[in-house]
Amino acid sequence: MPRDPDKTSAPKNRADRTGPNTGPSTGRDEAGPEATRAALIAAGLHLFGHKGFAAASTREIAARAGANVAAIGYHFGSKAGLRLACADEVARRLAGVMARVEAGSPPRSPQEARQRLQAGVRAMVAFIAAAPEAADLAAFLLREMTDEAGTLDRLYDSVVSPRHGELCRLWGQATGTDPDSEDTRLSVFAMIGQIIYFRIGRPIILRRMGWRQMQAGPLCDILVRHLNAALDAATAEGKAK
Amino acid sequence: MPRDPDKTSAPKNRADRTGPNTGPSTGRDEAGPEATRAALIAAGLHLFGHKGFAAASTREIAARAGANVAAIGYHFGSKAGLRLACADEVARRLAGVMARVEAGSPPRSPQEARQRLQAGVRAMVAFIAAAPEAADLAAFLLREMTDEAGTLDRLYDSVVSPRHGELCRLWGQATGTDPDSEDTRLSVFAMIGQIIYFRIGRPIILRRMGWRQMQAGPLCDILVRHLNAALDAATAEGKAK
DNA sequence: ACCTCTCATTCAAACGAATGATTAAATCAA
DNA sequence: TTGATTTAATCATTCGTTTGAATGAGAGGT
Repeated sequence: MPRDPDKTSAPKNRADRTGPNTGPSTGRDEAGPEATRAALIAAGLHLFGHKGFAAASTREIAARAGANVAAIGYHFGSKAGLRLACADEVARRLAGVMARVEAGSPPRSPQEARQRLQAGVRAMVAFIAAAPEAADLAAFLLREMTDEAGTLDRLYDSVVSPRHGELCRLWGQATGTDPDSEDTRLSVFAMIGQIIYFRIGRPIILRRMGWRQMQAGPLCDILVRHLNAALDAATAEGKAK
Repeated sequence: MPRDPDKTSAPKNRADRTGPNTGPSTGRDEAGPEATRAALIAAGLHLFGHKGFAAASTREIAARAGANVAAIGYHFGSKAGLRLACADEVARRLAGVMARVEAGSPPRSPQEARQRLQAGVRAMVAFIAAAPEAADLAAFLLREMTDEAGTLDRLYDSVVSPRHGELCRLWGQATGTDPDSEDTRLSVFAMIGQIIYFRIGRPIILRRMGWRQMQAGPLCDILVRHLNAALDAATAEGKAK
């Protein structure tokens, strides 16, 4: 039973398990081992993302999850095992974010591909810069990106590679250039970098802009404008060749 | 004396001080207290930047610097004190990187301002993405950016604020828009983000591009093209208002 | 209904190792 | 000698992990 008094009721700790167990055999939710697992992953995502893997202690994670320290070893083997589980959770939840962009039949015209890309930028901005529920996911993902010894391999295969590949396809169709060319792949990375930086540099940007929190509106306007400008430039460059 | 056998001879530890001391009273270099300070800062920059502040232990830092653990406390008070000294070193060395962009009289035409910005992009790409000597500086700076409890305040005042302000001035002059407008400040952040991402996402990008190391040439081409396209778009947007 | 057994889960407590920091002695040029 | 600097050794603390005992719910026998 948790007795830590100082805690913002942010992600709401594990459900009170004093009441009667409604049925652990039914499946996975409510209070029970699965709830502990989920709470530990949520706490791990938050603390790993917020302070980094090394700086987040197992005791702090367990306290935030309302669980015992030994639960980490029991459910995930070790702290590193929890990290892997967090990475898988990120990949799982992130698979749906770009659904709007990748969904449906392939675009039939450059204009349609461009609209898909614009929708993708808007979705990513909303997810990465603003969405409060996704803040922990984004923070964790970006932490792991800089840590070669971490879960990078797994995240690369499950998140980076497929998303980047799809964006390159759209970019190539919108500009009439080769989706696999070096230029296209770099351009897409640059576009993504523009967006991601607003999460990484968040404290700096908020200070410099005089904001209390990220404003998705102005961000979308600027980034879509840059996207269109870059697409035009790439189209012209492609024709010049 | 360090006895750690496994160490790539990367930044070459402090100079061998077995020989006669040539003269510590002369000033600051050679072997002596200043050399220890410098070696500790260099080791701190590398390890803080590479593994993060929490994950880098004082013993590892001292070993890499060829110094005793107690030297950190003696010269900097504490591990956090060394971190601050590293931040100041970054600010000091970074002040010269953008010299080419900010040097000389203010540009007298939009075209000249644009050329300054292009030169700035090239300098930043060379520094951030490629320069091996500056790898530790860039890694440290970007680590601290994500750590609100770190040296962010100091780095904001000494690095971010002045550089970003100067870039906004140039952007405003190149596009004929207000340098202090929200649009301009966000656009400059987006441009910087494009560049910085190639350092942050370095492991991912190298893998996806099939590179062994960053290629400054293609990066410059893409980023300058994006810069020009964004400047054109901002100019048009400014006139439309 | 009652008891017992079984198994999965949670718990407080403790483990050894590593951490940041500190000490007092040793070192060395002036 | 003097004062600054470096050193090995040790400090208390915190770390990730492990342990063995509680806890509680279902199964099966009586």
